[in-house]
Amino acid sequence: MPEGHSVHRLARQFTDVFGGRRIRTTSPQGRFTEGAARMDGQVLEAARAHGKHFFADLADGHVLNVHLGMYGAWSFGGDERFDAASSIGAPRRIGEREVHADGAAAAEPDRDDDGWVLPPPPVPTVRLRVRAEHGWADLIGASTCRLLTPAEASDVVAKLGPDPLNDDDPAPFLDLAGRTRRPIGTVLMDQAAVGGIGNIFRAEALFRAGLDPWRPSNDVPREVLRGLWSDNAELMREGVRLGRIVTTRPEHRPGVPAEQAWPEHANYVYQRQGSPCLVCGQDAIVVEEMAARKLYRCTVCQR
DNA sequence: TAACTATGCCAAG
DNA sequence: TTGGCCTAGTTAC
Repeated sequence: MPEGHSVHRLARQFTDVFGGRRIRTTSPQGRFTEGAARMDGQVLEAARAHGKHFFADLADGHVLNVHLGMYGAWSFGGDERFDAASSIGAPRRIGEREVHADGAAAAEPDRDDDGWVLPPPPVPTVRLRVRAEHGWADLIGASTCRLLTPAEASDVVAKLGPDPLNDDDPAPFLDLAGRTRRPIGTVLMDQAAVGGIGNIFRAEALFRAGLDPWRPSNDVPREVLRGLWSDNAELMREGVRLGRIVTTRPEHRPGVPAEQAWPEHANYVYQRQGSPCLVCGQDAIVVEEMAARKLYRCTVCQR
């Protein structure tokens, strides 16, 4: 379920917590036993993201590649040095819904004989558990979890479109979008066209641009496509900063202070069918199906 | 307790 | 275009 911003946050937290450190790895579920054995005892150099793909580079040259798919999530835990290391506020869970520690002071965690923080017993579905001295991470539900060679990892990236969060050149997206007559709503979700946009950013960016998602992509002027790219980049960067997707402008959040961290009306159209549009006020937000996914739009504002 | 849903993607037809 | 798949939470009965 996570869109690109979550995966970039994940890569940052991973680098903060595990980067340059020796790790121990297991696969309690048993579906990644070989990979976990190969990773075990290595130094994790750094983690990175492209679109919705996560990569972690290991000292022996192998690359851990994870795609969370629809249901994947990472859970984290650790001691005070784990909290201090995380530049994004040490979320406890990154996946379908991000969760932070509640305010209560955490008890001093248990440690093993080597003095490493001891995680709780894993739930049976943990595909991969990563431990370092000060923190740990559990992966569940991922659609992809595998070890690649650097060449294989490059191939994965090469098949993806440019990623706004990596400051990539948008030209490949503009070119592809400019020559296909598939609906612009489909093209924005196509990971080979642009990396990291999912169902929420797709719906919200098209609303903000006043574009009908069903409009043929090659009918959208290049300058408008360029605007879609930069608006998505902005929304996704804000998503990385906040750890959640907020796409409404403050003036469209009636009665909610602009600086409020968790605004009530965070989105314009996503899952707002049947509610009045925050811009035109009409009961015009509909949900339809596009390429087997829910498509939300305002029939008044988007044409 | 079962049914349903979800920010995704792939392969088969 | 459809079915399958990965999992957990929420809602319905």
